[in-house]
Amino acid sequence: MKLNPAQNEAVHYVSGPCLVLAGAGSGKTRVIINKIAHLVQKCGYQAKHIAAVTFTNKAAREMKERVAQSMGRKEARGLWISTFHTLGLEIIKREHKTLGLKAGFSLFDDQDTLALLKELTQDELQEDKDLLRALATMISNWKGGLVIPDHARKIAKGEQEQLFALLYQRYAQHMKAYNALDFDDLILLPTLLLRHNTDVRARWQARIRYLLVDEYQDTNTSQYELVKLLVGERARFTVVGDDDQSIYSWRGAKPQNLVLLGKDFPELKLIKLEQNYRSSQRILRAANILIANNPHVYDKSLFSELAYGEPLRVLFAANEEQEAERVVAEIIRHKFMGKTSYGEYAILYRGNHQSRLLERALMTNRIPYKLSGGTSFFARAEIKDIMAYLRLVVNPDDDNAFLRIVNLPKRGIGPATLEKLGNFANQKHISMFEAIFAPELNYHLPPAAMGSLYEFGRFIVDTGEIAQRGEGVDAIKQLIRKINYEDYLYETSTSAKAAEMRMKNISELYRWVTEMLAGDDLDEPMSLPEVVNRLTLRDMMERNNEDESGDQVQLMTLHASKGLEFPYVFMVGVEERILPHQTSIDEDNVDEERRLAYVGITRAQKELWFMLCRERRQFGETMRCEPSRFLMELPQDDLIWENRKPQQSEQQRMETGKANIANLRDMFKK
DNA sequence: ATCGTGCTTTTTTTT
DNA sequence: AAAGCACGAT
Repeated sequence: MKLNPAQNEAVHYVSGPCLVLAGAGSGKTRVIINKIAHLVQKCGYQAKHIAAVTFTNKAAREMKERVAQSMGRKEARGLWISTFHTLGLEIIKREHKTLGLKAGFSLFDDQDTLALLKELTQDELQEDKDLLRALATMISNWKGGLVIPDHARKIAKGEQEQLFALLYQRYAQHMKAYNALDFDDLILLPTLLLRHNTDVRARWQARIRYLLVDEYQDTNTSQYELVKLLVGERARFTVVGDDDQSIYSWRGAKPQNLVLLGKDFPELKLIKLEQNYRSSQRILRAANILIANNPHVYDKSLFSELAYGEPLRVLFAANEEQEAERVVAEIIRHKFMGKTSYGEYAILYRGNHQSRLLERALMTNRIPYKLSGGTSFFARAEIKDIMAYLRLVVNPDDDNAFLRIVNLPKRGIGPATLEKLGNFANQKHISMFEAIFAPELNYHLPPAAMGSLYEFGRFIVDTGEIAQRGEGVDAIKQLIRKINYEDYLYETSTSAKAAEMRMKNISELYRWVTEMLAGDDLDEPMSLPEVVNRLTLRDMMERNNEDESGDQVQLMTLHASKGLEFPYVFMVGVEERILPHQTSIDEDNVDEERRLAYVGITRAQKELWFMLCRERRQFGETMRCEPSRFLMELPQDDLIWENRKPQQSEQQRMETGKANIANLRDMFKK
């Protein structure tokens, strides 16, 4: 397909800083991909001098694949296409010495972070969950705003912020001692390093000579700073963004960065992509009219030349269960009528918890579905166990990992031993693992405890040596075998079936590790430490699962749907308190929710349904639901509201609903 | 190995 | 108020 004039201009403008305002469905990914190819094939850039950053692993993966397809695997080799966080990790890895980090540092995910904060603040916060979360958010905001602990202590206002700043400092010290980093550090550290160290800055500016940033409206302060430092005076970059799709301000994203860009780079070239190639005119009109209620940084008017299309439908259900069944019934009906396939449907919702009822409805009707996102896999105990082992092997200073698995499975290292070991380590300012090998330790512990500890220590060291020899696969295989993890699972699980499930998860993890160690046509082989960190970044969820049949209904949050498109879209729970979420109503931040609705609507290519309930159970109480205000803001002549009168009894509605599904399934089978 | 009882948690979005 | 969970009884 040919590029339109605006796209063409965006691709070919390479002589200076370039901002592409890309409306939903305007082909911005195509522009990025074509531009990368153009830079390599026509402008003499080497692949290794071009970097493209996105925000999600999914997007990075997709971009990598499409670039490789369009310009050939060989030429695409060496391109830096990753998320911001992965790029940051890469920089830190190569500069770890300058940063004062030992190789093989650990990466903490937010669960680890929260657990550590809990430990560190027992006296001050008494394990108050809300406060703890508030603290974690505060620290994250500080880091995202390039505020280091010293600075935080100066600017903190009020008693609580003062306390938080103090705890931030304590947290930073402990992370340092553990040789550990959190997600925010992956941006913060490279930014500070590049800002203060001219040599390093020059080196990276030479390495990355052209930078492309996708979803630029999602950058926070430190990410934007990193961009500026990387592009330097030369300012060879393209950023692509859309302020109407800014839905991450809650985690510090600053859509104002779009404006700042114009101030920081007065010669900035502004290009608008306004033709939408995705949605029917009706869907696009609805989206435009909805988003017109929001303030805008840059004006743009999206248009489509596709068919006018079907009206948007608003369907009611009595409660959330029937809502789920209703969606399923509609999908079955629609698929039968239109000879479509399951893979063309997506169900989008506001919160992850909403997926449960939908999953159940899909499952009972034997409809294949795929649930995207959801952190569940890495939250599983068995995964965290093995990850802790790997982390300790890679970084023996990781006390968190150490404590999790030192006595798992049981090897006779109890709380008393650990307390003494901990005290000793503290006193010597060394990690607990290191303490095991300290000669004076035997004055503090009985020989039996010493023996178990030493044996454990040896085992970890040995495994590390195997891994270092480059036999990472052997290392992990032996590890799982030697700790008798399978036996442990069978002993501790409530049923054999549960143990089997867990072991299956371990196999999945093992598969990922081995694949990442080996590399493939898109990714270079990685070392074990690298693999462990990448896994923590969830940087593999989107690897092609071979058991992925493809023809499945897609389930995901509205947030996760950004950047994707589907022929037929159901948005569920389009109600006050859910789609403008209650907290954003309270905080008077409905604009962002409107953008979220906008993102949802603009995912649809052909048809779109809004689902809502008349009542919904919440915290045990049954609440009446109001249709979302966003529905009222849409052009009503493009909307068909299902008659909400039919006053059948609850029972009747259920029966007919189920009968309908059964009938449709029969029809479909023939 | 399966079932039942009682206790806890749940509703924002993610790297 | 229900669903999920851990744990104990069978």
